[in-house]
Amino acid sequence: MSEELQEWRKCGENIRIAREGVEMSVRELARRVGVSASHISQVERGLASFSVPALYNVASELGISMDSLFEDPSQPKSQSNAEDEQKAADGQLSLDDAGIVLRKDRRPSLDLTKGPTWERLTSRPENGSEFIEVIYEPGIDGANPPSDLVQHTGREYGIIIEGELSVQVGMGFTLLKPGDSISFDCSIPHRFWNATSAPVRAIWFISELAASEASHRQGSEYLHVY
Amino acid sequence: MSEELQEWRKCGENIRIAREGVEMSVRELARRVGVSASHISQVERGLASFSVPALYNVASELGISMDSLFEDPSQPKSQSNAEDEQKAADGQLSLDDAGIVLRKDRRPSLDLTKGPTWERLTSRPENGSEFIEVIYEPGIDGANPPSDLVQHTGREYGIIIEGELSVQVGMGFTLLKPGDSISFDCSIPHRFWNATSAPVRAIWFISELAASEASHRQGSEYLHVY
DNA sequence: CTTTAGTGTTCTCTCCTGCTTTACACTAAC
DNA sequence: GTTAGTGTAAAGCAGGAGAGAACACTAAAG
Repeated sequence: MSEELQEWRKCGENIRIAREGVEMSVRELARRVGVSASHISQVERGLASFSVPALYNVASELGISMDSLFEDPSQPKSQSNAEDEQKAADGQLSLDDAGIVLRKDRRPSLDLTKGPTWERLTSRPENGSEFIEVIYEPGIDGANPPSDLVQHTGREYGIIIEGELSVQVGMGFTLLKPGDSISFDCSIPHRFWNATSAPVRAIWFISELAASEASHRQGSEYLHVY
Repeated sequence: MSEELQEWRKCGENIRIAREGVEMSVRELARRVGVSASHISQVERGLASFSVPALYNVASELGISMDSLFEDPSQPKSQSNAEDEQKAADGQLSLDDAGIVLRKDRRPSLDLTKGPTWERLTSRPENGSEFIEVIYEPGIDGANPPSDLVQHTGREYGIIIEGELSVQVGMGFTLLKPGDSISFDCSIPHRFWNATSAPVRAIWFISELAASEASHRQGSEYLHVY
């Protein structure tokens, strides 16, 4: 019932894009998948649609994920990271210019005004991934955790570079010292704060892609509990 | 043609698992998706299969990815990380015991004998992700890159904590200093080495899940080129 | 005990659509 | 010209997606 205007029809376009991307003819793909060429032609133009097994085979043969078939092809994939990286690989672009290497003093910081300083460690936003350095300035009042518990989708990985960071994950509390690392499912309510008088530096990686089965649901908004 | 014994039939099982996971009845799901309850029942038991739009709606309503529908439900998800993390969230297990926090001196090191020292920063291997600290000892001979170029699947993120690391990605060369970060698609041949007389410490995150469209193909083996 | 509402399942039947086949229009090479 | 390649159009069959009713069961109320 509910659904928007046949969201899934885009998968035809996506198949065509993927197929042309690897320069495979309609007939060749047909042979591999085990259907007729004309049928593929029709599916790609939205005049027909594959059976589930056929679709699965198509994704396999084209070496793409199921999900990618249902993404919106109109908006350029990720952010042309791929193109620049390819150019760099071919030597047409320096590692810096391609956005592969990001110098310390060039970091785009996502100032969240309140709370710790986040600095993205990738030159462009990755999709589904965040690689960041977070600096927790000394707490105003050393004792209480200032921020609300937070939970979101994905999986979070971190390591303390410098300073001591207080952490709460679920009902558990601990203190992380330099070199200590942490990883957990972001759906567990958690928070971090600096209870010391020295700044804390940490490297974080947040992967929405690596969400555990349990927290596989939609919605990437941060939501505060309590 | 070619395909193994109906790989895709598993998606029935997966739907059931997902549906029961959110405690939704067959009829409720049927109502949301816009098909009959009986049909869902049959699909879940492998007696029938959904049309593409129906399948898409099912994934949407259950809040799961398309791909997850085609994974093998028999092999236990990840490696029981989830259970322990849940216990920790409930306060039944300390963050250390649950494997959420990993102390610096407890790291399992994956000694590759030859080459740099890798230390995993997660207490258990994650699936599809590696979060590691790598230490590149001073090069034997300062000049030439000692290791072969390497390429594999996924996407790689790194930041230099200490020392200066020489890098080649594709045709591009550069020198990374502390605080510099790097991210690129692992399908581009690459290598790192320490050309200085001081050790280099770097934090790496390698995500197989975040492979770019271009390198979305199968196969996770490391392979050496040249 | 009976009723009621909920669960999942098993039928039978219809009609839609996935898919094949054959044929067409076009381009590039020989 | 022929030949081989591309993608497309039209006609038709048949399998299966899906509907709808009835069945068997459980748990809570009356």
